[in-house]
Amino acid sequence: LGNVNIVRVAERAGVSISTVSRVLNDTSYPVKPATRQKVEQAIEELGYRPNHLARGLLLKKTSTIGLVIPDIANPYYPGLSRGVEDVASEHQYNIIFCNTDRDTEKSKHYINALIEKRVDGIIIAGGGTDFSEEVSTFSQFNTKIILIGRHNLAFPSVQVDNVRAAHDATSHLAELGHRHIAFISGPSMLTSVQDRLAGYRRSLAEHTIAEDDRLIYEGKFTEESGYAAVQSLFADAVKPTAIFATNDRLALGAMAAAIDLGLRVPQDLALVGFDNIIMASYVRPALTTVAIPTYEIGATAMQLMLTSLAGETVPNTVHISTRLIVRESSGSKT
Amino acid sequence: LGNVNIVRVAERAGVSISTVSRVLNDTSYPVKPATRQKVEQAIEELGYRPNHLARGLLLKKTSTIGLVIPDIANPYYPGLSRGVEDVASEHQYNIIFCNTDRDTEKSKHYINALIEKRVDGIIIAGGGTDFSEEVSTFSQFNTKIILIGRHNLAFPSVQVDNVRAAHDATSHLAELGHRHIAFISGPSMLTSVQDRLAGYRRSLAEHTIAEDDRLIYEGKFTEESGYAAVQSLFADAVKPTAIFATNDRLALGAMAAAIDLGLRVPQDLALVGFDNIIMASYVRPALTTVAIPTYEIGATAMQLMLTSLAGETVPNTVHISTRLIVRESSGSKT
DNA sequence: CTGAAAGCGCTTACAG
DNA sequence: CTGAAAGCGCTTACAG
Repeated sequence: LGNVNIVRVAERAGVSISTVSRVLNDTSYPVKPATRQKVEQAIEELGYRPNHLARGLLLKKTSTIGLVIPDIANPYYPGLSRGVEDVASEHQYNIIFCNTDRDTEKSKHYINALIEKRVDGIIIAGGGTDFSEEVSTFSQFNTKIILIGRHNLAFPSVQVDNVRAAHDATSHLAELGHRHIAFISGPSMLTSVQDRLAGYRRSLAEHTIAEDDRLIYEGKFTEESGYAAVQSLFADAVKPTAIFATNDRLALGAMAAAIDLGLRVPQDLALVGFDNIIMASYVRPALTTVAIPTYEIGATAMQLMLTSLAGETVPNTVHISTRLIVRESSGSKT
Repeated sequence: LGNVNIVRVAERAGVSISTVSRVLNDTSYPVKPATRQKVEQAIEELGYRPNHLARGLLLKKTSTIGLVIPDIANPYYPGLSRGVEDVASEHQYNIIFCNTDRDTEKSKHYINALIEKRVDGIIIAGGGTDFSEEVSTFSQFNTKIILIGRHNLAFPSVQVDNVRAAHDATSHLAELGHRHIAFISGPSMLTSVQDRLAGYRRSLAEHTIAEDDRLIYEGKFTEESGYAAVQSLFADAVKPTAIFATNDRLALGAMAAAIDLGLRVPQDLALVGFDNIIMASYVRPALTTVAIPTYEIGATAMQLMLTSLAGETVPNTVHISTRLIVRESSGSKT
């Protein structure tokens, strides 16, 4: 009733709603300058803002993208989310973010909500959930999908070369002379963990170091698990002289445990982490780690999304390379 | 054309769209069980999903909330965002998140997009931007606003009692015998910084410690600034024996600088931070700090939003209390 | 250069 | 218990 809509603007400007729409969308469609000015003035005076819902209903485009992640509070995701959001924002897209905790129920619930809100696309990060049932829904609604990390779905993805990254990290320790290199990780159901374990093994093989299951510890991706891992490893007969941790939180927890056990890092225990969270450079000794460019991953995923939305061909997989950042905790002479 | 909409479902089930709508919205409106079942079957077979845009256009409700923050990559915001999103999700709301970098241009751009998308409400966190021009827009579009932190706007807000938190942190140091307590902070244009400075001063006064401007250092909320602060303070004639840092990143940067200068923490320099980011408990010495319950702040803000959306009275200000977490860096005997 | 009309996909009084 | 109709606020052929 009292709502300001395109009809009100048209009335005030003394033109039709078609003309208002043309001024609004600022296309190349010809509008007489005087008319345009009348319309602009009416818009200004009424404080009119076009209703994007009505527009979206007609055009079948919401300029909104869903971002499905395990947990924004996990240090890996703020940077990634920021990368997605920055690129989206540059192109007039907004991001709805969803925290699944890798829970299948929650994930399906979010996907459903995003479909009903008719997002133009969904970026899915972090494995652990099976979306194969939703694939037909995505195609039915023409929802573009971009994946981050390894999934068992046939959509374009942005991936880190985890095998190579873990290989390089392990080799760094082997080349410093270590023969008892432990591997501590989050849940082995995650493909990233599987890949890092493969890289670790390949490196051991290359350095003719025998594998030892007692040096492999699986927990969660938390400081607590890293702490527990060191306690467990050093309670065993075969003690490691070095640890490759599959994320920095594990490595930092491990470092805390080592110090509490009276072990010197890196002299008694060398440590390499993974992720290069900001704290890695501020702990003492500073943590040697694998840098994952999370912002770049997010930004790249959103770039692929834009490509897909433009109807262009999207590369199947884009690999983002990691970098080993050597600091004090690995005991390198550098 | 080929799109599955409510008309297709009605055709297939042999009923009117009114009936389909009633089944869909599952109200208390009576529908004969047999009819309901036919409709549900048609929905299932067609893979129908209601179009939330059309619904929103009619009901003037999008079940979407905007969250405007400075930067999700800043450690303060992931927890807060998660709190907002969890409560939102429980009530079938989704969150669009926007990173402003405290930039006025960007902020206005986001607010505009959110208004055009007709979000039901906007939660604005982090000061530094003036939204007074937008106030009339918010009321025109009936957009509910909830603020986090101190702003100069007349909307309900969730706030941390920064004065008291800083007072308690400073007093902790004073009571350990320190008389040269430095205050290092982010930009003093921020109300949170102003409040923490006020709390620091009040505590000094209570302990009859004279203020000394040379012990006050203003920088950014970064590790780099904390590092630089210690270098600067110790290059001066009046050296502090303790530092109260207005966030943990500053404190951790300060700790790194202290170690690099050969100072022992806490024996030569006691440190108290603010925020209790997860790393505070894993550095050695572990950092004494003020815990801000960021998740609770976000969750509370979203609760207030729900109250506001329900048309109920919203309290003007909800204070969230902080807690001093005493660890090793302050040198407490505890 | 401008306008009348159809239609995007829903919900909800109103009538039966 | 069910249906026909109006309307939410836009865009875009189509006609002039």
